Amino acid sequence: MSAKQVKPTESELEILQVLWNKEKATVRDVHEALAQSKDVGYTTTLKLMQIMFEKGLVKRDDSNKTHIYEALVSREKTQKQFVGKMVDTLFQGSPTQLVMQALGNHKTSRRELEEIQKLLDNLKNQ
Amino acid sequence: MSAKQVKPTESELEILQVLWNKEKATVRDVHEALAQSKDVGYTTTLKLMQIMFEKGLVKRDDSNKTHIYEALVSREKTQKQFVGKMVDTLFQGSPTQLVMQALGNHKTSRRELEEIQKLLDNLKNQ
DNA sequence: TCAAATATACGACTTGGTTCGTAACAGCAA
DNA sequence: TTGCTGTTACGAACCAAGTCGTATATTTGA
Repeated sequence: MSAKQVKPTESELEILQVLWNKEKATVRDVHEALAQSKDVGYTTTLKLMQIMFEKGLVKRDDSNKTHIYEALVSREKTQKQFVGKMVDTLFQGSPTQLVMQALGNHKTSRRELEEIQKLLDNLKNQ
Repeated sequence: MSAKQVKPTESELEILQVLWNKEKATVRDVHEALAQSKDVGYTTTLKLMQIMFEKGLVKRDDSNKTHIYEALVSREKTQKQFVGKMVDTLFQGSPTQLVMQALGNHKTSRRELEEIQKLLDNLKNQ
């Protein structure tokens, strides 16, 4: 059994997004990505990433003055963690209800619908 | 345009769950429901519900000494609010990815799978 | 060389969420 | 009446998250 994964906060998720997309990044990289959508100081981002390091959400290479960060938790695991939590607290334990919600409330392209249908067929034939 | 809905906290969601299921409830009702799954004091639940009242998440009938509470935000609206947020911060804006996650990581009954398929067919024929 | 730019470290402050103790009050039963 | 029970109200304490100012160190280029 592996230890239960720490639950990232809202701000930490934003940072993880950047790290997942870039693979590796410095504080400045992350900060500049964040600054495009929100107004936040550089040291705030730095502090958050330091805390994430202490929590074990990211690792870093500090062999150079400018540290290089990398996510330690995967996008998939984190998605699973949050979806599970949400199904419990908001959909009475029924993932199907969540699916219906997600499908019903957004326009989804025909291509995507067919992709989901393929997955459904696979699940049915098991 | 209606005002943007307040985002309930984790504990507030638990209380809303009870209110959604019971339609109307007293603080004691809610507290007893919560106490089954977690250890919490009565006045804690009371305080939370008072705060929720101030925030406009619930309304209450205080014509009697024992107040009767009722949810002011709907389950559907709240689900939508959280699903939307999650799609943004964790699924790069793609509800389809969320659906795939939810379907792939839980066992879903044949009946439910067929229900989802019906919805998909409807969506495709629009 | 030395000043400017850039980095990390760290502490302080603010805010919001959660928890609970205690007071006040109404109703009821002995 | 009097005291027990159940109820709301309220404030204090605590903690986590987020924000940023400032100190310190390193690198770089004029």
